[in-house]
Parts: sequence; C-alpha cells; structure tokens
Amino acid sequence: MTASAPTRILLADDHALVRRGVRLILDSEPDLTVVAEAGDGAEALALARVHAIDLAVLDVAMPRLTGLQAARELSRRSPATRILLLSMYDNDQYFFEALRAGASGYVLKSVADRDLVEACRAVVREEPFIYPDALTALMREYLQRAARGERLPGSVLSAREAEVVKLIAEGRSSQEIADLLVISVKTVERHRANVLAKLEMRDRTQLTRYAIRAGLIEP
Amino acid sequence: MTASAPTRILLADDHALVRRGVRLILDSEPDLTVVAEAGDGAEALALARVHAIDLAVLDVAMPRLTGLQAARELSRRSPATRILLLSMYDNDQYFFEALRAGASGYVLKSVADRDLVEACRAVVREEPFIYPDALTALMREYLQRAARGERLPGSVLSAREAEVVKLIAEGRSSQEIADLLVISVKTVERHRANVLAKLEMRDRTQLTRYAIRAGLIEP
DNA sequence: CCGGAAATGGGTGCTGCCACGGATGCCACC
DNA sequence: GGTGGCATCCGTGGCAGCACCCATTTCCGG
Repeated sequence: MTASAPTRILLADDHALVRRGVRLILDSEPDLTVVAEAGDGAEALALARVHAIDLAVLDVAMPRLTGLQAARELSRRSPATRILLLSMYDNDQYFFEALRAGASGYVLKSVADRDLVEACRAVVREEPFIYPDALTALMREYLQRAARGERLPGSVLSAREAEVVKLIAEGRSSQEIADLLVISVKTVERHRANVLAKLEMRDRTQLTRYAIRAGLIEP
Repeated sequence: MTASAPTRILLADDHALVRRGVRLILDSEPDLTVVAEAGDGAEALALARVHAIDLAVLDVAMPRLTGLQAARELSRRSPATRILLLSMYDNDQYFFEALRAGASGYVLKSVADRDLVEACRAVVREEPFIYPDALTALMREYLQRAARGERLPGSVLSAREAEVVKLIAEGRSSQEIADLLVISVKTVERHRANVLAKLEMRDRTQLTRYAIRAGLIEP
C-alpha cells in the first residue's frame, strides 16, 4: 500500500461507548483516521456536509435517522463517499436493504476488529470485499437474482407501510392507527396485510421484531 | 489512589467488535486490566471459575445466558466478585432487575468511556457510585421503596412466565405454546394475563419488545 | 401451621387480528 | 396510453387474544 493521506472516516453510532471503542480500533491503523463522530443519523448527515469524508461507518439502528436512511441520503448527496453499515443482526432482509441504500459494505458487530479494518480498506478501494461468514452466500444470491432480472428482495416497504408498521410495533391497535393517520381501519388492515405478505410473516409480534431490527423503533 | 495490583476484569459481550472496543478503553487505564473475554453468559461463568476475577463487566443481552442470569449465578457462587452490567436500554425494569440479580452497578452503553472507567472503580471500591443521568433518581426511588418496605419493582417474572413470554415473543400462538410446554391453552393464557398485569402492558407486541430488552430472544 | 405465591385448569364473552374476496383514483415509467 | 405500484376503502367470516370470573394443588417461608 502506498503511503498516501489516510482515509477520513465519519463514525456514527448512538452508543457513545461503542463509538469510542470502534474509534480506538480504527485510529490505531495508520491509514485510517476518524475525523467526526455522530450519535444519530441526522447528525451524521450534518457532519458529512462540513467535513471532507472518504468513508462513513454507520450503525443501522439509530434514533432520528436510521443508518439505512442516512445511507440513502448520503449516497444521493455525495456518491463519492463510501458507506459501510454496522449491524447487530445477521439478517438477509437488512443486508439487502443496505445494498439498496447505497452501502458498499455491511459488517456485523460480531466480527473481529481485524475484519472491520479490512472491510473499511476494501470499501475504500471500491472492491467487493469478502463478507464475514454467511454473507458471502447472500451476496452471491443477490447478484444472481439481479442478473436474472428478478424482482430483488430488500425492495421492502413503502413510506406509508413503514409508518403503519412503526405504529403497530409500538403496540397501537388498528383503530388507534387509523385515528392517528386519519384513514379508515380497513386501510390500516390492508397495509398490515400487504406488509405481512411481503415479509412473509404471520402476526404483529413478528412485525415488532422487524421494526426493532430496522431501527424503526427502540425496544 | 495507592499503587496496588490492577483490578482483574472479566469482560462479556456477544459482539466481538464491542468487546474489543471496551477492552481497549479499560486496558488503557493502569489500574484496570481485562484478563478474560467471553462471548456469552455461559462462557463468562466458565471463565470466572478458572480465572481470579475482581470485577465482571457483563452485557445484559447475550445468547445462551443473559447477563442478568449470569450475574445471578455469579453473585451466588462468588459473592466477592463485583458485577457491573452494561445495557443498551435506559429502562427502569432492567435497572431494578440488575440490582436484584446482585449487580453493584448498571451502566448504559450510551455513556462516555470516562464514565465506564469511573463506574468500574467505584464498584470495586464497593461505593454506591453516581449513575449517569436519570438513573440516580431511579436509585433513590428504589432505596426509598425498600425503606418503606414496599413491594419492590423488578421482582419480575417466574421461570415459567419467562418461558411463556419468550415463546410469545417468538411469534407462537397460545395453542402452539400449550403444545410445546404440554399444558392447556388456558394455562398459557393465564400466564400471559399475569405477565401483562405485572408489567402493566396490554398486548403481545409490548411483550415482544420486553423480551428483546430482556435478552430473552434476539430481534 | 398458616398465608401467600406459583402453577395448573376451567367458563364466558367481547373485540380485534387476520385472511379472503373485491373496488377506485392517482401517478410514474416505458 | 397502457401497465403497474401505491394508497385508499369496503364486506364477510373465523379464530385468537384478552378481560374477568372461578377453582385446585404444591410448596416455601415466617
């Protein structure tokens, strides 16, 4: 590796402790340097405006703006910035969503520090780096489906559907949701049914888990 | 502070990345040294047997054995070992449960690294250290209730109830749970009703969130 | 030994969840 | 200028979730 300027990193995670730890890991590498820290998605976007960022390392679940949402916006605004999503969950759904959101990489928090550093370097080099364990298979599957022109998973929910899911996961009844959104109960149930079908789920408890994974709500 | 031998710490968290980061934070203090790392509660207990541990820093949500469960067992087996629980969630319920489980301290992952270090030191000195932000008030309330001899919150669920909650949160129907536990549907509903009343909740979606916070299930 | 909590089972009844049909208007993309 | 996704709404119906009543047995601690 040539001795060029180190990669400037924006680090976003809602847990200060985790942020601090990850920063220590990254800063100990000579070619990586964290130049900004954010505690949520909105703050991350704001910081990305005022700093020159090469790479954004975003936690998927954050208050205000999800890492996924921030990634979408960031990749729209400055496509040159590489994005690496940090996730607690080894979940197909989210992995695919991350790719669609413009992320170049997706790393589980269960990986070792070495892997994170390697992932950062690979993403910066714009290389399709090797994902830890099971994700390699998922990646291959995704690319195959894309090649075959199939409808890709991870297309997920419309804005309205996400809104309904969020309220369901908060424990609201269909009637309450209808009142809040000023639509009929029937429409709420229609949205719920559509979402359940899309995600291949059966009831509200599974939707709740989904919403938490997605960062739509806090547990 | 006198220059004595450093505090020997057992660190348990299911996310290797977080574990690594926290370890870097702790090890950078001369009076603190991490002598063992565990990826789940059961491993933590096993390591506590073979290492001389002054302090155990446990994540509340871990596979196999929850941090809470591990804390209970650990404080029973070796009461001299101090316990500090690390949590993602600022939640009364869990804070109280942590105290009951024998923990000397409860720290949110949203705190800064300085606070974690101070919490470790305070716990080792057996001092009632100042909890970050809102927890001070909670602590005071808890002590007041204890003084008045009131029924303490955090008594929480029986083993059987926790089992039912876990299955509910996994999306199982009452019928399925009844079959799995080889009891009648009525009993399952009885348990569910009791739990809902205890936790002051209304439906299964809220139970699901509770189960996730508790580390009973993975999201 | 007695009181209480935990676990088990039952009955009754309402309401909301969820599945299955159908329909309409809108808007974007090809 | 279709075609398809999105959002909106409607009816019908079954079963499950949840509330509120009841009971029994066991077991533990004061």
